[in-house]
Amino acid sequence: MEKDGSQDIAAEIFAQEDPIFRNKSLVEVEHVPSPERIVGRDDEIRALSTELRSAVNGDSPENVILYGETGTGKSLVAKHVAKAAKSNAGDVRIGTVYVDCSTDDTETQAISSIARTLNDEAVTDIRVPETGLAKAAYYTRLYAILDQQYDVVITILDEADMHPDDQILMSLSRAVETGKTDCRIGLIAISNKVRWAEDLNDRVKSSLQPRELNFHSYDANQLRAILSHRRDAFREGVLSDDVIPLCAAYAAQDHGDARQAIDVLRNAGMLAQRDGSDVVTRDHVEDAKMEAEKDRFRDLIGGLTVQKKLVLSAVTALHKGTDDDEFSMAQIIETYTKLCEATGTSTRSDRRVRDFVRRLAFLDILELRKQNLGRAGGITIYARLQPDHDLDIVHQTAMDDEQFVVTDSEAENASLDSF
DNA sequence: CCTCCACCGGAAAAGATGGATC
DNA sequence: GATCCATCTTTTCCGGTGGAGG
Repeated sequence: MEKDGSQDIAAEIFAQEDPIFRNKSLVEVEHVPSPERIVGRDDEIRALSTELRSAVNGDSPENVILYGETGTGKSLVAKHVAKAAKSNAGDVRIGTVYVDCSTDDTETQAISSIARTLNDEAVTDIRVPETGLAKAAYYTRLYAILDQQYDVVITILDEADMHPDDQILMSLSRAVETGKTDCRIGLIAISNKVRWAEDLNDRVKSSLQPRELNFHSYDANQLRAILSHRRDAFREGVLSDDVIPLCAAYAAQDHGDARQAIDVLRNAGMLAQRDGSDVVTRDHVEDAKMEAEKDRFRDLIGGLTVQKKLVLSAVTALHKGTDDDEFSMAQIIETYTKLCEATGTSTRSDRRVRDFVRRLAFLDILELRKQNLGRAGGITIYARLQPDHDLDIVHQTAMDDEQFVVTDSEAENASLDSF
């Protein structure tokens, strides 16, 4: 390879004007639109602002639970309103924190994250390490920070249902009454499970006394408006007329997920770019939607641990090696054990494998059926691959890992021997 | 109708990991 | 370097389940 030549090629490509995108960041996931571009959520913004109103006077804001499907603007509205509260606060020192509970999915991690976001080390002279402290130590430091820096803090807990227990809600909502801090704390808990708010146990509910706010899904018109606001991401004339309505329609069919609509729009643009086309067409949108679904699934399987992949491989091997279309737990475990031997991987206990199978079912990769065989076998779980997944794709993806490679013949042997 | 088998799945304990602190 | 802490993974233990077979 000639160095000069390849450098020229690279330089040439970098120097080219992007034929499709003018400002791609507008269709990136993280992009937060400016307030006037938030579409169709006026009622929600008004309602949430009302609940938080007392914050700007230095009094306790109400605690609020926001729920609704993914991509209905819950986080967006929460962030927007919190920010607005802060900038309209006058002399009151308002702090705002945003915690993504799917990342910080334990109480300690969340508290640590909150403390580190709010902390200005120059002011408080308090250090907050990421991990390693006892839970109580994080709380102590957090309260010290609150007292020194803030009158009111608005805490947004996104994906709050990801926390196994709701201790964090309890602790934070009761911090003032138990005398831990003088700082007022307003919680905004966001969940996309409607039932979550109902399931909150009574103790939590009575100390939170939350207001509930339901975010309904976007309809096709609103989605179209949302996407239209972002069409500046593309160059003039690049989007043919039916592209935005089509993206909107796809997302509306699902459950009105704005994020999904934007993703499809972006990917359609990127596909057009790859084709060397200078317009985004209907076909690009359709391909983008297909790609998005496949990628999501490939990522899902690719992200599984070695052990889970082996269990999944066992199921796909059974599908390929036999005529049956569902398999008992005993069969799966036996095949799994053989695959482990073939690949030199250590096996896990049966109980553990049962967990893996259930986990795969939870991810909608496997489908389970429970049957009681009476004295002949007691309760037995039967599993099979979700019918709408392509067996070959799953099989190949599952058997390919840096840690091990299962050859087809090994898989076949393992599945055949299990009778 | 009643029993009883063998698997399921909850709970607790044990191990492993990674970081902070003194 | 020893000790503590939180969390994740895995194992061990065991009571519950519910229909086939008596």
